[in-house]
Amino acid sequence: MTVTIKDIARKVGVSPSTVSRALNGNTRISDTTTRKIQEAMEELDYHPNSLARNFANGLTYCIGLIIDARDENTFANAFFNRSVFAIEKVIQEYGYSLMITNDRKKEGKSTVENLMLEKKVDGLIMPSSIVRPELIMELNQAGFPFIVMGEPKKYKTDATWIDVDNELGSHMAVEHLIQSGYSKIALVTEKANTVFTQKRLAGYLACLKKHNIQINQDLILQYGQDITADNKRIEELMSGNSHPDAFLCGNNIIAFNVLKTLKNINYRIPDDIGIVTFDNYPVAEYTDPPLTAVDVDTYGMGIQVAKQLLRKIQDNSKDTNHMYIPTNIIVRESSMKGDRKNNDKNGGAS
Amino acid sequence: MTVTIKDIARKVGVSPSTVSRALNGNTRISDTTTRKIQEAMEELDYHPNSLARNFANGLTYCIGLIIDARDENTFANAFFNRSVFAIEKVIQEYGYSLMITNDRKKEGKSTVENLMLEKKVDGLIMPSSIVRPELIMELNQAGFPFIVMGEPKKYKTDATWIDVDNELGSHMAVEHLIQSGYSKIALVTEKANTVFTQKRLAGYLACLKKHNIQINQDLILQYGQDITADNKRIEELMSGNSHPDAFLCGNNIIAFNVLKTLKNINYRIPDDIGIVTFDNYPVAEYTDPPLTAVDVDTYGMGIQVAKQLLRKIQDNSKDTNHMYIPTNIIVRESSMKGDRKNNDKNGGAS
DNA sequence: TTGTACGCGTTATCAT
DNA sequence: ATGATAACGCGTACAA
Repeated sequence: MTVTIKDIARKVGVSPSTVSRALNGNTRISDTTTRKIQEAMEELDYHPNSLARNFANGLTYCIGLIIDARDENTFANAFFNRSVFAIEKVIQEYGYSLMITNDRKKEGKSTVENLMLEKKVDGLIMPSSIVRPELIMELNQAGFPFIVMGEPKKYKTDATWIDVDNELGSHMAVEHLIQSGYSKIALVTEKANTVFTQKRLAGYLACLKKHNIQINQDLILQYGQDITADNKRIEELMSGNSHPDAFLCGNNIIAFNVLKTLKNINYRIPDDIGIVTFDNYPVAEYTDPPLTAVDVDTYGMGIQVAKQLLRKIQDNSKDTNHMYIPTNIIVRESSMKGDRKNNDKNGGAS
Repeated sequence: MTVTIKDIARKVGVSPSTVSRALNGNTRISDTTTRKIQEAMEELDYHPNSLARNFANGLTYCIGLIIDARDENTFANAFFNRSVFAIEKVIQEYGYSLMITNDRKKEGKSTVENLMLEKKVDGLIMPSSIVRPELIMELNQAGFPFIVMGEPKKYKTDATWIDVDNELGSHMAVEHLIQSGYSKIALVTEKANTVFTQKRLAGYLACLKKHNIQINQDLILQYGQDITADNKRIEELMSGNSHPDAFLCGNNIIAFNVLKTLKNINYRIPDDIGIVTFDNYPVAEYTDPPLTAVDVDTYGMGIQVAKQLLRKIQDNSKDTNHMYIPTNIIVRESSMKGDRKNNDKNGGAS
């Protein structure tokens, strides 16, 4: 049989409510009975039944983390994962558990809606990619706490969101390239219609303008589905008159392909052409030469997300706000024009 | 106010138990009342309260997935993540949610123990790295369902576990290298005291023996903490008389370092030396040349893990068994001795 | 400080 | 096929 507070109460000779109070510590209980109760719990190996506790409280002590089913790579994305790690750590400290769910549709209602409606979680964290207007409205109307990871395209003021400061990151990268002696800088983005691409473009343009460098639309490219064709376009670009002397790439895979293409047509990196990539994963460190990367403290981002959500839950606050996580730049060989390379020694990173 | 089955019952003019039955569909309910109940639920926007339902059933409909806090890379490990993705998908189909927890100690009891004792999950999935005898005993004694991911070092018969077939993978890799014309094959492992390293060694030895190739202990190496020193050892090994003509590496990072070192001392890959690595992540595909890899269907592994656990839960079966997930080999340039290389075309993978 | 009584929403048992 | 009733374990007004 499972041991309940009644068993403890009977053994100690008090009422169940006293045991309950001793457990939660809200009310004052005499030291002696408290001690007796604790001893009895030890002896009978009592463990609170969270099923009953949650039911009585109407709380789940669970946070739902939604992942985007459409993005096969979400789970393989180290960026995302470090955040998850941080989120779990924080909420666990506050007595919450982390529930991870894919956003699937199920008989009309989506998984996310059911998480709220069926009281399976007390709060939600979700990627901006799944944010739909109806969902936001529904959550807000119910006063249900949630945080969006990534700046949403619309409804920016109807949700609290946290995102990487992509504009800053892009600005830093361009600044670094200019300081390193490059001037004709190309920007190679992923899909153009995302918020983060737009922000990166903005940072790129702003930094060029700051340095009075003329914008050349031919240097603003996009990598799409057909990698081979995209690489071909880089080749063609390089054969033109005003070809770039540096590339800022939207992610590691783009950067790797640009690097490979340039090497194939006998450009030397970084002496002829500089390369900087967004994100430090998965290959930035392992290409030849290693890639300078715009990095983000994704762990810190997770911490922020979790804390914001817990605050919302505990304060029952309905305000919305947003926050940008600053970027930093990890300088590696791919952008060190003219620097002496250390090919044989690469230890000693602090 | 929240809508309950009582509200539905009142509206339809039946008893709450009838509504409950209509919800769960165990018992026969007349078609007319069933329809009326469904209509009422639509109209009042009723949603079952899982808190109450779980309490009444004494079930959480949650599966706990434990991750190893000591391994900083667990969450960044694409291998692991693909499994998680699969697990979530399967259990979700069966009405379960996935709870992810780090294995921390908390006031004597570990997180894992509390998950069971406080009835927060109905079953557990955990990595072999956290398996301790006391834990296994405790779970078994309580008749609590759990699956271990990875072959445990001890207590193999006290738990149901699923692991990659590392011995097969190693055997396949060596076979492939031999078929490709290499004969002096080195094995570079990670930590030696793990089960998977031992299995890989066994597969390596068996395949050499099968081909009547003499074992050379000097060709069985280990990469540890000091990468620079390890690389140096490779250099020294290559300067010896009976140096290897191929390397089977325990993971991508080791393989990358071996590759880099060999290139530094002017060996050509794959013409002079062949390289095969375990795992296809994170960089196998992106090195120069791309690395042949021993790969595993981690997604399929997750499916198996989830199904096994659900079976245990539903059948309340206390039997233990184990299963090896077969490996396959992805052949890339790093082991294609003498083959014509396709440097400029790399599309067309089906 | 402690006890009594009740409620949380659902399911299961036992009737009818 | 359906209704009445109890029970799940805990928290909390209210009373003492």
